[in-house]
Amino acid sequence: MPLNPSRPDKQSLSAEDWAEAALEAVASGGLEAVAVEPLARALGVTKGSFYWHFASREALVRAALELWERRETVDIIRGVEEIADPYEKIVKLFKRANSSYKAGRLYLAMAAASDDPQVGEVVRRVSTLRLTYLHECYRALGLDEHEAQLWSTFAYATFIGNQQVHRDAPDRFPEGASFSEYFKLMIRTLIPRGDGVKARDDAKDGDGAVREEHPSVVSLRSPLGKTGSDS
Amino acid sequence: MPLNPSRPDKQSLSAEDWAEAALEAVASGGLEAVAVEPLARALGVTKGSFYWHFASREALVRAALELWERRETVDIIRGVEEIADPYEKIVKLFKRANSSYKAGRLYLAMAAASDDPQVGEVVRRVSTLRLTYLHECYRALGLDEHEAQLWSTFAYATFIGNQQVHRDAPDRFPEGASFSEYFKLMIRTLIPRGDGVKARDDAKDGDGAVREEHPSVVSLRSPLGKTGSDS
DNA sequence: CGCCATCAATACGCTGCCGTATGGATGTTG
DNA sequence: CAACATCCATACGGCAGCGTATTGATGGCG
Repeated sequence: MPLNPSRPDKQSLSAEDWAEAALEAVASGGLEAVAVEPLARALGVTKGSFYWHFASREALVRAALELWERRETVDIIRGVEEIADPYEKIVKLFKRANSSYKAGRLYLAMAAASDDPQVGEVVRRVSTLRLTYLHECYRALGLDEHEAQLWSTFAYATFIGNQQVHRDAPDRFPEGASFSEYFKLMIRTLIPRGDGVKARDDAKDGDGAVREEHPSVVSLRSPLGKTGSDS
Repeated sequence: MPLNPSRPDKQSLSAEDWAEAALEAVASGGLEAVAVEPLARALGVTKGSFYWHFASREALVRAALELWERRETVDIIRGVEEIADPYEKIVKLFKRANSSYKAGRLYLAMAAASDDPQVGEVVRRVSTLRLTYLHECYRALGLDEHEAQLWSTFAYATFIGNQQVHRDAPDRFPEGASFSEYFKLMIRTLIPRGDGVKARDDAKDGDGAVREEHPSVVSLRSPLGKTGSDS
């Protein structure tokens, strides 16, 4: 009786299944939660399975990090690559950052484990990539190198801080209509449109505030076979 | 020769010494680093000592949390209690938030361990307290309840995000002269002062003691000496 | 001095996780 | 069917940390 928790039949696990489970574990219990035997129990198998796919726990962590970095790297531009207007692009980035609570938790958990050199390296790369991308968006807004540096850092700090506040003081984090206002305030404040940028009014807000905890978060379909077993 | 690492002679440990060491461990290695035997080694003793002061590891964690919460609670108003001008007060708060890197790391580590219900509870209280205090500062600026809510959350998210960025992408975080500019930009942006934002010109009359006299943070001034020894 | 409290060392058993060894079950292929 | 590959179960040894029990050293105090 394999006792398969929420895994609609699949008599064989792949290495990526393990990596996926590891990411799940990180998100909900930190890096320390990536333990072979507990994970095996959660997947309804024993470690005999694990050590067939991986040489060690460290190898699993490495695989999970790789998976995570790939997804983060792709997700940075996901859904904004076709937006020409830099202003709208940044807005979209913000919108997404505030909608994926789960991805936020995962990032925070990874960042918290930066003491591990293996993890720290990837976290630095991911953070740097995000900052670089934002930087370019602000450059496209018309800011010079230096100003773009300041503003992009500012903006990034704010939305990473939002995830933190959302987690650490959920009662105090604006919800519903209040969040819409909060969101607009941030947009209005964090995207300069003075000097070289045409004025813009917040009248046309296409699809309204997206927020509201999409259950389905990111979970892209990875290029290597194995279409998601996720919902 | 007890082999006492960096503890200028003191042949006897107190419970608070252990709690202090625990906080140190959390800051540099996360909550998991609060382990009895490693801590004992670091303190140059054996666990025989520990279990005289504490009943269990959990008790140590509890003590450390208590110590931390007390300090955080005091530190919120430390150095700003005599500043009358709310604008300068917020500036000072920001300044301090960006200067104490070590305290920032400790907070992030604690927040990362919020899965532990014991920790999560304290983290929520600390975060809420900070937000509440900031909220009042913004109210004192002349903002109404709702606006103060938005701005204080915004500001808090930003400076907690700064700590995160500073840790996760140290190369990208402004330093030196660049930081001064960055800091000024944040101040200018996050503290509405008439320019660009309403509510600041509405100094209708003195006092401003409107209703809403809810239990304020300022009322706490706990009587525990022992000033922190952070750098 | 003798008594007791304080603080710490040592030794022990227990648990949880890591990694290995080995064999079993199923499927595929010649 | 035989041979092999794939995936997993079981059993084992090892280690690190938790908690307990017991003894030892030191210092104040009658």
